[in-house]
Amino acid sequence: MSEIMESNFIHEIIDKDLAEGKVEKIHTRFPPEPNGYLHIGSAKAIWINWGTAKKYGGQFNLRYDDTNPAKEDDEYVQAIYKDLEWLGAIPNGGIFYGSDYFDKCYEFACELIKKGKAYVCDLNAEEMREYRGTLTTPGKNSPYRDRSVEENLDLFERMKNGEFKDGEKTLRAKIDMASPNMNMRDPAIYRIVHTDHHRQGNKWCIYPLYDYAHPLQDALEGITHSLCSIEFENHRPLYDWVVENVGFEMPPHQYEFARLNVTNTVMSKRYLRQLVEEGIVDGWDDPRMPTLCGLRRRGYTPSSIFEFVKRSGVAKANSLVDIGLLEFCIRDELNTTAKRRVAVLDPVKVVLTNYPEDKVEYIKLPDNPQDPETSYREVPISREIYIERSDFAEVPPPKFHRLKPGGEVRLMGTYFIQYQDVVKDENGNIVEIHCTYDPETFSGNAPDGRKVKGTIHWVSAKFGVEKEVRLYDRLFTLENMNDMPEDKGYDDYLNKDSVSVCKAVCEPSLNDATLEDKFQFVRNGYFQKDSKFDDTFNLIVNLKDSYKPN
RNA sequence: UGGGAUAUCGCCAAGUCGGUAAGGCACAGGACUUUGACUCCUGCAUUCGCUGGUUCGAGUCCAGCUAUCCCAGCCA
Repeated sequence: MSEIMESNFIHEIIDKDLAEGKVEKIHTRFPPEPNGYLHIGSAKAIWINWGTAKKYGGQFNLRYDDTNPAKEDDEYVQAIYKDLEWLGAIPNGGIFYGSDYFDKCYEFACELIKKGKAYVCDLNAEEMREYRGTLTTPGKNSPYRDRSVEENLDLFERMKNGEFKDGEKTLRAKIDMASPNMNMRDPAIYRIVHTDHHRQGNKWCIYPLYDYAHPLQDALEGITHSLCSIEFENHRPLYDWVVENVGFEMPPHQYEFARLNVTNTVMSKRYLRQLVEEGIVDGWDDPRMPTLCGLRRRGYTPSSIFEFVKRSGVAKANSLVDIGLLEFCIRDELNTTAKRRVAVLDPVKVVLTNYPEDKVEYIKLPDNPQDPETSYREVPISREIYIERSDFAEVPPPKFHRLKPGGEVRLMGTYFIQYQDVVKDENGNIVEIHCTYDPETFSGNAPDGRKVKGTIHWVSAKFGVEKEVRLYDRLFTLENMNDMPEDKGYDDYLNKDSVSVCKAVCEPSLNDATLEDKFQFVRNGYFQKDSKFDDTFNLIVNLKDSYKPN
């Protein structure tokens, strides 16, 4: 977990700024709009902003970018903080709300008007679109562009006072209607919205737009490096225009990085919300969701998520990262931290025919085989046990090292067992397998020195406890979800079998599991208790059976 | 047909002043194995979107192409 890059192009920029004395302290921010839950893509933005501040011993702010009252809600504000806290990305610079700057934004807007840099425009939405021109043809000036400062000031105040209806007027920055950058063609910076704000109530009926509010928020908070995703690259000239024309001595600067895309994963909040609202998933925290709370419920740790983000890299090129990398990160971490517990997902009974009926022995199994001395638990074994159905093959494929007719395998942590015969029902299904055990092999070594090729896991039929285990597969079958046609929706790509439930037989010590515990129960599958259902466990990484014939 | 950005192995991604292609994931062999996991070896780009040019030498410089992404919300 250490060969990953600890540096990226943003750090190089900062190193340079520091070296040239442009800045002394690094100050970053994470500015989510509270209109949905944070997801793995947000984790990248968090990692870059929080991680950068941390690396340079600087400050990191959380700022709710809540300038659009129609879309935002307090539910999301709470959820976002919870996720950030869980990740450990503590905003040591403070928690702010874009809406807290509404007064400042208003004052600055008046200043811009006085400087002749902004004007009130009466064009409606359709007209404004027509005047804006197209990508290849320049726009033309609004007929209201040359109103006097006095008139603009008066109109803007009346906008604020609620004298106009939604959409009737806007305040626009006076820049250049012929700019090849559409964002510079006199962008609207204030609009009229008679909707209550989740924090400001009905105090305002005019709201600043992102392109105007965001740079101001950054500047007001003393942000030095405003790190955002690449689609805002085209907005940077406007960002700079705002901080320059409002006039800040130490203006913040914006730098962009590529968004995170992950195979078989939808990142758009709109679609995620749709999944929740249509009941396709349990909620935002469904373990199949790419949301941070979903990943958490599935069993991912904050460190594994950040590790994934780090390994994915920070660059500007579009990328689609294989979800297998995320799975690798959690497996890699849990391999050293997870306790081992045995659970048989698809049980078939094995009777040890020469094992005394009432005998019970306790097998010491280490919590972590890499560190067998530190901690262990004692697991009971008795005459009847369950093993995984897939660990027996009546007609074994080549190189099959598990239980088979004529074969001998070791029960994990204890005896060798020898195949005897099999009992089937009238349909030919295996009901139970009879084996004999070799009492001389309790320690795992045979006195005659013979070896077995396979070791299989088991649970005592008498002492095992039944638990529900949910295996979560990928929700979508399409590798690149960006290829999903906008109008078609996700239905065609939904994995109908993304969740399967099995009644697993588990070793009794699993009754003591807590929500925080992570377990590996066989080969490379990891699971943890579901925070919503006390007797349910969720599989973190799907079992990959590493036996491959041939 | 405008502007901006990006193009290095299946997926990510390093590549300083031009000096002869890091690393990770995945994959394939092999060793080990009281989890067919883990671990450990080994292999995996004569080639850097394409075409020219400069140079003793170019992924790195120049020119011209091509492809992909973003921008025409009073969303963020």
